[in-house]
Amino acid sequence: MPTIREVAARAGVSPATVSRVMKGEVPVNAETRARVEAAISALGYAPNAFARSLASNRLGGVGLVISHLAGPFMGRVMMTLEATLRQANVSLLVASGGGEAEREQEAVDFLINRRCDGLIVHADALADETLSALAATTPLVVFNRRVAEIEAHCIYLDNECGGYLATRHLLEQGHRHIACLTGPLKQQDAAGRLAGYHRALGEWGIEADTRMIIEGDFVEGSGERGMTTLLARGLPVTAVVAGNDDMALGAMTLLRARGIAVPQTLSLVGYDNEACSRHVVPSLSTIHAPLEEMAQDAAERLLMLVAGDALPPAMSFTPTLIERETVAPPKV
Amino acid sequence: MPTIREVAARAGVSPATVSRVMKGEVPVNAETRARVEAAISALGYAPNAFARSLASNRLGGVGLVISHLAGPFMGRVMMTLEATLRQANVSLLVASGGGEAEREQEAVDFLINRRCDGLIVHADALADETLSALAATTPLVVFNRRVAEIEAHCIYLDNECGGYLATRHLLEQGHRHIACLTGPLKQQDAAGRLAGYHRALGEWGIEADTRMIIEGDFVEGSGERGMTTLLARGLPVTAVVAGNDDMALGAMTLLRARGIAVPQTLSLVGYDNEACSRHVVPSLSTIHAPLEEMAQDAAERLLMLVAGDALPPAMSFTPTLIERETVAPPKV
DNA sequence: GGCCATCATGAAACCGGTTTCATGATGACA
DNA sequence: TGTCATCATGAAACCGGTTTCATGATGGCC
Repeated sequence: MPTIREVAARAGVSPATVSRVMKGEVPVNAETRARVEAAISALGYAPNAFARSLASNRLGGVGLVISHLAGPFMGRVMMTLEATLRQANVSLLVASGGGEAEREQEAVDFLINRRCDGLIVHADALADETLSALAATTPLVVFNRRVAEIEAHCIYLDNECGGYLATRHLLEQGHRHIACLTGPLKQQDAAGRLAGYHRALGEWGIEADTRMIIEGDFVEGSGERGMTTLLARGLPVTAVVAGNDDMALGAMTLLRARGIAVPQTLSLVGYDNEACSRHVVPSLSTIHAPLEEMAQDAAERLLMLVAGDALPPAMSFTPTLIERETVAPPKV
Repeated sequence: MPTIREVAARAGVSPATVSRVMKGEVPVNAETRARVEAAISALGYAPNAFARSLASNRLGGVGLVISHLAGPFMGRVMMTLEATLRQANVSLLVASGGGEAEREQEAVDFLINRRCDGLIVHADALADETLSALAATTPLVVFNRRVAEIEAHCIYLDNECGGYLATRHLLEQGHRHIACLTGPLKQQDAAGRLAGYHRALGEWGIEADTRMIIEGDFVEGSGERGMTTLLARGLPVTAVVAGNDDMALGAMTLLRARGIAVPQTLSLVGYDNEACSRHVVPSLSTIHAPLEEMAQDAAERLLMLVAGDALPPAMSFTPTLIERETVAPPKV
């Protein structure tokens, strides 16, 4: 593995000049540059990443903190992040936190200790203040979450809009008794979706019935349990908005077991447009998020921050409704 | 950010001693150690990762090369890898190759240039020789693939066994005309599954009919197309072994469209036990791989290699059959 | 008491880049 | 022709650890 000094010796220049040629920003005499470049390719020189990092105090890589690596859409997000970052010759370090605040903080510390140039954080459990404090010390982008004080650092979906779209779709089909199986309401995404549900009902002049709103945890089982609770209450529900596709799937499992026909007796809308939702029978109507665009924006914003550039204004991403087979007009 | 020299000054020792206390392997006088430790915690000292890497020529991190980050089970694999590695205080760098040999090679080079201490490679497109050559220069573990020359470096599923289990299950139910929708046969996993199919048929004294074997590419659409082709051939097929769950799902979609009842008219077995397979209707019988155990073994083997230890003998992981609703005895 | 092995420790070299500062060359301008 | 700005380049300091080698202290043994 040749060093910069060997290259310099071969080209008959000093290491400093080789360094200047490598980064290409400072002007170097054309003929000197050619000699150096020849030496570089002759020796197959590649700069030592450690030495470079030590001297410049930059890693050339960013960290990704993620709550649930095995979550339904992390693959799509990571794929785009990785591709965008690698194009900029920036590497991606991954640490996971499993949705517990303490372990997420550990993950952050782990990456900070590695001297990452910046951080992309996709964490449920960390507090808003922790994140905005972090943003003050490190280039930071927050994924799938909005923290007001650092809005331009946040890449998030307009969940209120998504909840609204789902509910409005059911209203337009004629439903008037619409229940809502939410995610954990201390999480912003779940709360936003519920707010959209309320707004849609409000626009139709319908007062929300709290007995029709059941909090779950975004996991399948809670969809099943929530639906059980809902049925037990004996309300005249004709449609359900689920917190996400997993919960919708859980609900569908229960409904099938109880012999309740979807969508004939009960309509259902999910959220997230997971791969699976297209395959279940009947296929699940749901809300789609432009994850790839969001991930690309996240990577680009982080690169700007790392470069010291100012961020463009904050922007939320808009979800869209995917109509499939779980929604039909209510029976009269 | 305090340096080792500041700690040394405060503790009244030399930087060398602080360094020795930090790694804890060389004996240090108990009282000196206590003083140094006090200084470390008083200053909140954390060693600079760059300097450490430069001096010791080790990154303290390993690279993961992955063909398809968004693939159906990468989440589960990465989760376990990350957790196991982080326990050893080793960070994880990720690069993806998208299933093209050239880009996978680029990903490998990218990580090698970052001076990773080792590499976990989960790549379809790279050649066996490339991998065994790489193993000679870098601590290397190959995931989900067997390369004979570096067998102990490989973590793989016994796909032949999986194919056998799927086929035998159908045979035991009384099926005698079993088709096979395979993945791309140049890939080892697809070829292994097909070999298991052949072995099971052989044990039952049935000669395989090449018209019943259709090659696809592990993606849903190829399941649909394969099934179309199969039906068009008008063979007396009563059951199908699919290359993976995605292909099985594609086949189910087509069968539903054609009004062919699963499992009454046609039985179906998938492979991979994706989250989705439990939710489709009827739920998909499939083959389960112990991915978490495999990932943990991969991480542990890599850590051994990095530490310079010898590897334990190679071991393949055994898949299991998950019986659900897509298999029934053939109609008489 | 003298000699040698053992042990803890410090001084300094080293890893391989980047960056600052000094220098010599070149050319413009009066 | 003399002076000063400009430019390309080199020397050397620097980043912050690790590691080698030397040294001084301690103690066991004859």
